[in-house]
Amino acid sequence: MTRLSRDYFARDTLIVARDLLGQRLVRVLDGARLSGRIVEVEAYVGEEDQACHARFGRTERNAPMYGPPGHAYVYFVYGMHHCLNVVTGREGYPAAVLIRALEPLEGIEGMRARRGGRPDAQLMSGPARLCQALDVGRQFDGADLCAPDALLFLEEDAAIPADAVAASPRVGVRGDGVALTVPWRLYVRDSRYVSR
DNA sequence: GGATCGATCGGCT
DNA sequence: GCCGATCGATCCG
Repeated sequence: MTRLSRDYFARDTLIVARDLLGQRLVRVLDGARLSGRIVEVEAYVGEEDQACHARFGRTERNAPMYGPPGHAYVYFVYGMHHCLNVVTGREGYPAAVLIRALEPLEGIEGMRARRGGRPDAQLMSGPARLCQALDVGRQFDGADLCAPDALLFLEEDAAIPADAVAASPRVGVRGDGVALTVPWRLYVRDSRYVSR
């Protein structure tokens, strides 16, 4: 299975976000593969995007978003949850795609154990849920997802046709302005594995 | 099914 | 000190 390359992530963030739908996120844990098909993402683009963590400029926390594409930006929120982003675009410009939901493919037994026996449709139907199911935490913040020995990476899988892709405003974004309404949440329309 | 609310803590405006 | 790119429990209908 072909891995997605650095050049893939170096493209425009919205193009990458749309193309990531249908591709496979793989986590190697204790030598075994856990994976899922990406069915929901959100784009966060630049310091002008009032919903982006980089809206107040570069800090130690959001530094990975300013780094080279193809790296992970994992952050901790609400005192208990982790969320996974893939850094996109050119180095020096802060942008990333938040992975919001996955359809379980490989390693489902382990996911069920880490998710407290919830229904399979809810194993990874949310940004914090998928991090819990795949055991992704701060240890991956800044990690290179394109390295040959990466324990977290992306593989090429089935592309999603245009008529199966839907868009909506981003979830959980506060404040006002265009950041609240711009349709940068992209998802597979008929998937039962999307969030909410 | 939908609405509301508490948990819990690191980073920052 | 304040608040968040969330989740899950609980309450109501």
